[in-house]
Amino acid sequence: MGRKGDDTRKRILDAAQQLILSHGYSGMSLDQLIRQLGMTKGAFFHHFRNKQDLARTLIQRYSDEGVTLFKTALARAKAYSDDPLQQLMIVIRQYEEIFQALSEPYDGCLLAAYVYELQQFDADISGLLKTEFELSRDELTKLLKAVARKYPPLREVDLTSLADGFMSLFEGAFILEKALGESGITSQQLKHYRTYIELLFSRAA
Amino acid sequence: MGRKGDDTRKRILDAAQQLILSHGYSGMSLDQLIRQLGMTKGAFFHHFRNKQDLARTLIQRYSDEGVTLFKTALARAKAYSDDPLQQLMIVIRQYEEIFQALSEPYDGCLLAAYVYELQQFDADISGLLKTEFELSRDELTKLLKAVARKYPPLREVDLTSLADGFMSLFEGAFILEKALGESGITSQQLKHYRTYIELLFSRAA
DNA sequence: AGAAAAAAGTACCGATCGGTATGTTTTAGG
DNA sequence: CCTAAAACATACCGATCGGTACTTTTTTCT
Repeated sequence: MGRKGDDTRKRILDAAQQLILSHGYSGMSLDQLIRQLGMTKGAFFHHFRNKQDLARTLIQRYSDEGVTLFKTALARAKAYSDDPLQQLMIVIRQYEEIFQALSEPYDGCLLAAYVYELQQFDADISGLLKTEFELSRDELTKLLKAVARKYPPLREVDLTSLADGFMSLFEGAFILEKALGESGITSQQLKHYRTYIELLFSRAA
Repeated sequence: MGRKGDDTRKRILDAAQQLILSHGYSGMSLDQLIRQLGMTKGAFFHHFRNKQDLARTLIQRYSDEGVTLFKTALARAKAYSDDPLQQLMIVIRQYEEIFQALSEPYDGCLLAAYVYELQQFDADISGLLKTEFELSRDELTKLLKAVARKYPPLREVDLTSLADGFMSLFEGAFILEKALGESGITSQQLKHYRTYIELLFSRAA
């Protein structure tokens, strides 16, 4: 049932995400969206109650993908090593490889696109954004605490803000990639992050 | 001459910047802007040709402020020390203090707000954005090269991407502050950056 | 095959968008 | 004080916005 409809729904979501990342949420009009897809308003409003419903669905999807990506990366890392520091390194390296493979600037983070238009959204969307960042922060902090337990850091650092640094890294690098029209910035920043971790938790002589 | 007009112009710019940072460029309507200011379209269009003209003026102003801030910070640092590493540290610390003093999340970076709506702007605005980032990148890289010349880094690092990391830091931290509704994230990330520099360029035993 | 439901099309609406034309008030300078 | 320009107000415009009501087509399931 509804196979055709699911396809259309996905096509709408994909196109909308692209448009939002290049024009912003307010900058993307539904007319423009359906014109680009070669469909009509009837089709769109059959799948989504309104524009905010589309926005909410997109955020949910994007967040889920991000969580899945992290979880599989972490699972793979745990398969390779029992050492938390090694696990962290492997996780970072996997992200590095993903972004190194891209030949064009990354489209950007959908959450970031929303954040700079926060006032356009109702409380449950902004709450979703917040929750999403908090979730990632907690996951990362957990891993970093395990690392710090085994490898006392050379300098006294706050582990939660170190986790924030990992998320912040992506957001910042994406903006630079878009503004400069360069790819590879994200993977370079990831490498720096890896170096920082390495220096911070290295068993000094 | 034109004193009154200059005041109005500044009021428009200030209010517009606030609105753009919270609603996005497309999300800010001119009607809303002038209503909030208690003025009329006649006033607005006397000072700006159109919405893009306003956007362009805002970016120019914001960029100039950023450049000035960096230059004064660097000048002060040079007054305190001749050592490039110390200068860099002092510069970072000044930014730290600025953002530590804020009790609310930072409004955000105007350039970043534009970047996520790039397609809305014509070539000269997106060119302006790019140029601005390149300028900061070059300034920072110059300083970092001076540091690396005197203090060979413990790990082989690309200095340009290290400079990118400084800019990226702000952009990423701003997004986190906005999304989480927390202040202090930017200053925390700046501290991490300082620690990274410290570890990287420390004269190891 | 036929009915029910899902999917998509058509036509339209009020509100708001950025922008213009033109008139009135205020200010600066001789 | 008078005049010219700057500063601001009023009224309006076509286009586009998100959204609705209704109809037609297509798909699914018995």
